[in-house]
Amino acid sequence: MFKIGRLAELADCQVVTVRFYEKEGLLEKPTRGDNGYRLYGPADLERLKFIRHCRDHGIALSDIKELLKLRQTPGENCQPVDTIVSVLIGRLEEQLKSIERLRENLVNLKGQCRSGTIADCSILQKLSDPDNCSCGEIRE
Amino acid sequence: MFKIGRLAELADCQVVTVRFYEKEGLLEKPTRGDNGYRLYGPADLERLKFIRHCRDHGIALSDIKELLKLRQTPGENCQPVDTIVSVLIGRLEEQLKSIERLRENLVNLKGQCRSGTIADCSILQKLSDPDNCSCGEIRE
DNA sequence: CCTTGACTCTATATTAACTATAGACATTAT
DNA sequence: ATAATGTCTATAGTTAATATAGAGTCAAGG
Repeated sequence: MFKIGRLAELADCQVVTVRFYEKEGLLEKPTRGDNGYRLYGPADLERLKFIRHCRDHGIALSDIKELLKLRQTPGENCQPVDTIVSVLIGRLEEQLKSIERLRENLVNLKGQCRSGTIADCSILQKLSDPDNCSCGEIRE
Repeated sequence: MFKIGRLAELADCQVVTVRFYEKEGLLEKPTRGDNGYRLYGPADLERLKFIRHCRDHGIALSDIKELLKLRQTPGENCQPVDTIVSVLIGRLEEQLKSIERLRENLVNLKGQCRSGTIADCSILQKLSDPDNCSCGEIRE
């Protein structure tokens, strides 16, 4: 049994984050000592590590909640897990596309700047005049 | 002179967003009609369009504020504009790297799933056991 | 025994960029 | 006249935490 500081340390996250996960229902309410301090065991650590590792993969807390629920039915088919991951991959690929487009637009904008005065700055001009901006198809 | 609904329509954004920008100090407080309604002119529209177009490029409101300030000193050198854009491009490239890594990790995870039971699910297993996960160098 | 520092507790506010909601008043259309 | 739409203010919610305030607890050193 260890206290919250030790748990956080072992899972490589912050104390406040542990309390936050508890409030959000991702971690179970732990037993408390006589002093009111939270007391955790190995199972809590494993669960917290799972959550943190999911977060490292960009999995949202709501999805992690789903995964935690699924873990409690070991006999069931794991298709839903696969689905969650697939959806996630799809979302990441969309983000990639959008960020790449943004980057290209900005590089474009920057390439045209002649480093003169604000009045002549082609970056500001293009930003001011969407219709004449080479960014093309961002807004529909 | 037109009302907020028309302004929003012309700038292709929502009415609430216009009021939000005003509260945040990005749009000036407009004159008001006898009924208390906000009244806007062409300059307000141009400013709003500038803001929206910057947002389309992923420029943060705080940076947009900077750009708006710079626009008011047309005689100054436009170097700061260039700097803002450069920093932005750098940030986007970092995001790209991180998202690409996440995507690869997830694709990896998914590729190993044999679609059996939850108990055997290799996705959940890897997520539960950071040390054995093929994701490698995400956490330091 | 007392104090200092480190740890824990709760509750609330902040971040970014909006979106949503509620309740009231004004305008426009039928 | 009435109904639908537009506008007003103020407040809360979104994500995943982080920061802050104020109070109680614990272990070690003087």
